[in-house]
Amino acid sequence: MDQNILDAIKSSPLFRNIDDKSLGIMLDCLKPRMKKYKQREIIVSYCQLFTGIGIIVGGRVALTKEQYSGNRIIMGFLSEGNIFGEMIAFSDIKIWPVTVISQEDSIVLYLPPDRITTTCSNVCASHTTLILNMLGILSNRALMLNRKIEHISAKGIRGKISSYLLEALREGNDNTVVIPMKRHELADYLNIPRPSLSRELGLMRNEGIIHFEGSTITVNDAGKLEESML
Amino acid sequence: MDQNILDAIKSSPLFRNIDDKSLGIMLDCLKPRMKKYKQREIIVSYCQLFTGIGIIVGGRVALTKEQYSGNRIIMGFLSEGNIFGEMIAFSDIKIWPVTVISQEDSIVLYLPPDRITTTCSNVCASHTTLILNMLGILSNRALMLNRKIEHISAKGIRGKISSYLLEALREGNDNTVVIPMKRHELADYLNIPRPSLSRELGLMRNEGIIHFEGSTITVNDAGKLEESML
DNA sequence: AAGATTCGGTAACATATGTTACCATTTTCA
DNA sequence: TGAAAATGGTAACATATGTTACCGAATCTT
Repeated sequence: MDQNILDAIKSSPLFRNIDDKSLGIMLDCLKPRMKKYKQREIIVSYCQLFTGIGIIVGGRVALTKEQYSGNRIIMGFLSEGNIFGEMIAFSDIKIWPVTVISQEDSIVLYLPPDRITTTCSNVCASHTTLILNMLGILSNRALMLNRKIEHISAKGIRGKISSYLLEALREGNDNTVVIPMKRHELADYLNIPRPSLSRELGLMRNEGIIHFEGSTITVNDAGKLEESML
Repeated sequence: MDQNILDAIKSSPLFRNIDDKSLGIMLDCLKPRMKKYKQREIIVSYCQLFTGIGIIVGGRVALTKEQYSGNRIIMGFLSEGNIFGEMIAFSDIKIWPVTVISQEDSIVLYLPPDRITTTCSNVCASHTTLILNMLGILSNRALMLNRKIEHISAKGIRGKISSYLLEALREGNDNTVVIPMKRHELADYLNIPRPSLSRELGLMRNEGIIHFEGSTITVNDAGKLEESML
């Protein structure tokens, strides 16, 4: 296996606290299947049968729900080291709840579903660590969904934008937010039409609350953002 | 410990596949703290420090986000055997992402956070089963959030109602849905104002798509519901 | 049983937001 | 390099939806 790919695997929170030797045994035991995807290629489709936990070992993918032509919901993005499909692996519904689509040329490593659920008897002692790591990942994923619900549930366009920006500010250490998506993607993420997003951003800029250039938004008055959530 | 409470604990998916004897040892090891709540009492508050995983052993509670006076988001309801706080237990953010409020007189059993994360060494062999059960619960919780996102992201009031009803229909086996909440709660769940919900339900009834009496909704034309999602 | 509160439907009205269209830049790629 | 596509801002317009208020019926409370 390629060294780059091995590095990506090691960087994944799924294999945290697992030493190189154990990892080797483990990968032998899990028999992952590797697949490459071109930009914009669909990796897995909403409502299709579960194919296994995917580990992104290269590139970047988007989690979406293509409800119908024109209404796309963006759940989030994943990059190197992140995984998807962990929810389905341990639930009884074996159907993909999202469409995963590659944003750039990407490489995905699939772990067969059955090998993960069953504690593979004796061979790999680190399986317990793997499971504990999985607990952490699942928890964080659930919290991520929770936050998304907060954003899209905020009242009014400005409320949604504010909710999003305030969280992004909390993560950074200055009053600048670099949006990791295009405008129409942010709009889809917040579940509002793109022109409405642009309009409101423009208004907020005119009111001196924010300043933006490209995907960099500077927040001048975080207090006003808080207010628009009330 | 009360027999009723013990029964409730046994019914919880958290202790599935754990025999009575192991359960006894386990409860001894986990040292749960029991607390009773009156109707409408707040059990845990949004943004407060995590206090441990809660198991509902009596009554019924609601998961909400009181964003501010007037805009309440309802995430869902939990009854006997269900648990809450499992997301926070294994993530690094130790803050409650929701407000839990008792809908009727309820009893909650708290498992101290530290005892769960650390595999309590030797004593309880069933700890692994507990962890695996937790994986299942977390996955299902994440899928639940996923579905909620689908509902509130659907376009228009009718879209949201349709999304909700269609899922409820899938769970039942006839064309009748008994909504397990009051109107204003359903409105909060779908993130729309109550009068808007009533108005749209009325329109849908006039168009012959549904029929309702109290909290029982009969779907006459599921096809129309599908259509209103397009 | 009477009073208070909750519940849920309805209507009127104002407006926030969806929709569509157009345009100027930038990026892509053949 | 030049045509095509993507990107993102703006404006005009129609309407779906939020808001408020009111009312009758059901339910709770004392």
